[in-house]
Order: sequence, then structure tokens, then C-alpha cells
Amino acid sequence: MAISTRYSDAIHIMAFIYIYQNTKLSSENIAKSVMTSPVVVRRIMSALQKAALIKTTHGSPNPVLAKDAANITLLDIYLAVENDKPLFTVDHKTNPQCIVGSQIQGILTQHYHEVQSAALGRLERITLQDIIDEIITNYKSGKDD
Amino acid sequence: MAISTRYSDAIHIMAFIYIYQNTKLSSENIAKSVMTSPVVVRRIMSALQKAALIKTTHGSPNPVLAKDAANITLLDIYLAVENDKPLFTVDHKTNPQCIVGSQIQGILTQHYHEVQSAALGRLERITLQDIIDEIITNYKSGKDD
DNA sequence: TATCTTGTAACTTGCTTAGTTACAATTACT
DNA sequence: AGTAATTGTAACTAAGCAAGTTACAAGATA
Repeated sequence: MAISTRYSDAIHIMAFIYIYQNTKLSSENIAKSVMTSPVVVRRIMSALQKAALIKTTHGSPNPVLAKDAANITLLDIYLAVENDKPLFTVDHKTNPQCIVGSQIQGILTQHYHEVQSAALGRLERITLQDIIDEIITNYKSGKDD
Repeated sequence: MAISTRYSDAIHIMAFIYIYQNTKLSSENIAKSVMTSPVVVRRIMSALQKAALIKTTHGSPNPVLAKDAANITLLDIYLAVENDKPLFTVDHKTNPQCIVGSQIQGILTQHYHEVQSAALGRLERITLQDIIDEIITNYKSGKDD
């Protein structure tokens, strides 16, 4: 199965906190933009907070980014909400008596690791600031989606 | 969620067909190596057959690779069993009234596409022959896993 | 003909995510 | 101080997907 919308929602929330920083940033208001429930938003924000990407205050609706948006990458956000979950899964139950079954796990583990590094390396090159800039630019130029 | 073991099992099956081509390649025997049920093996092989990576005969246990192993990439196998399933999922339910909600889908779609291309591009560089060679080499050098 | 095998459908089970309900702890306003 | 709003988290429900199982018609093989 593909990565859940949790990751996309986390990026959405981070951009929202920046762009709407002068409004009331309650989980309820954020949830209206993400179109989900406030609890789901708080759940994601809890992960972002634990990864030190945002700062929140218990009881008070005023989350802020913990660092400059230019210093937060999409990889940071990915790791915050998905940990280091593999994109590809090795089958760990194969027959050790068989030439293929005994070797395939180790071989695929290595190759998958390389592929995943390539993907995450790309995420690392994109910053939250890039996303925010694109949102503003596209919005001003009247893109509907 | 990550890609299921179906993909790993598909690579396993392809390598098995090559390495054990002089034995009886029934779905039951293949299943013993993958340690799953014959039906699961046949299901995967059905996808590989539809993608023209192997040739099978209804009723007869003699599957063969449809082309040279050096001309089959891990990307071919991936596309055969997972189609073009996205590794990352855009949340398609966001608020169009909101600056962020109205723009984020399109922006993430683009970036995800680039990241996915990077990953699949890596898979394309690895051939089934590479995997087979590594299996044989590691097996001969006595690797347990 | 008799037996084995493939290919596929239908069902069950288990896992993961998203959404919901509930509530204690904290903040903030008056 | 007291009240209302909010966060943070746990527990539960519901939906979606993969994998395993059962069953069986259609084709191969000897």
C-alpha cells in the first residue's frame, strides 16, 4: 500500500501554520482546510512537535514553526510522521533450504535501501519554503488546483 | 503503508524460474521456496504473464522467462505487479476555499511524481540477471542470508 | 481415460489508516 | 477565582487492502 495521506496532510499543516500565522490556529480551523477532524490534525501535529518541527502549547491555539521554513525539508516532515518506514517490503519468510530463498532477502534489502535513499534524497532537496512559495505564486496566478 | 511483499515475491519467482529451470516448476514447488500458497504464486505469475515477462501454459507446469534475464529490469517487474501505484498519496479532499487547500494538491502531485521517477529510475537500472548473479555468488560464498 | 496442473473467483482473516467519542490537563479571558 | 475554549491522548469503530484458503472449470500429459 502507498504512503497514507498523513504525510501530505502534515505538509499541508506546516504550510498552513506559516501562511495563516496571524489567524487563530486552532486544530479546528486547521482541520477545516485539511477537511478532516480536529483530532486527526492534533495527532499529526503531535508527531511534528515530537520531531521538533513545530512548537505547540497545551491549551493554547498558537502553534509556530520551530525553525525557518527554508531549513525544514520534506524529508524532515516525512521522517516526523512516517518514521523510516520502508517504501518496499522484503518478504522475511522464504525457504532457507532453497538457493533463491536463502539469498533473496539480503539482496533485496540492499537494493531497496539504495532505491529508498534515492527517493528520500529527493525529498531532502525540497524545503517547506519552496512549497509555501509555490502555493503563493500559484494562488496569485489564479490556479484553481 | 509500504508496498506489499507481492513485489519481492515476484522477483523471487522470476529468479526461481531461471535458476531451477531444469526442475518441475509447478506453482506448488515454487510456493515452497516463497513459503506461501500455490494460489498466491499463481496470482503473481498471472500478473507477470500479462506483462509478458514470463510464458505459462494452462495445465502444464513449465513457465519460462519471456525474454533474456539481462533484458528484464526490476522496474518491469514492479510495473507488472503494482501497476503504477504511487509511492506517496496526495490528499484529494482539501478545502478549495483556502489558499493552501486550493493549491497543495497540484504542487504535491508534481513533487511526488519527481520523487517517484527517481525511485523507479533506480529500479530500471537493476536487471533480473544482476539479481540472479548475486544469488549465485552469495550462495557459493556461503552466505546464510 | 485418469491424474495432475493452471487460472480464477469467492470468501475469510489480519493489519493499517482515518474518523469518532470522551476526557483530563492547560490556557486565557472576564 | 471561575468559566469557556483548547490541547493532547486514549479507546473505539469503520473502511480498505493484502494474503491466505477453498473450490472448481479448463487444459495438459501419459
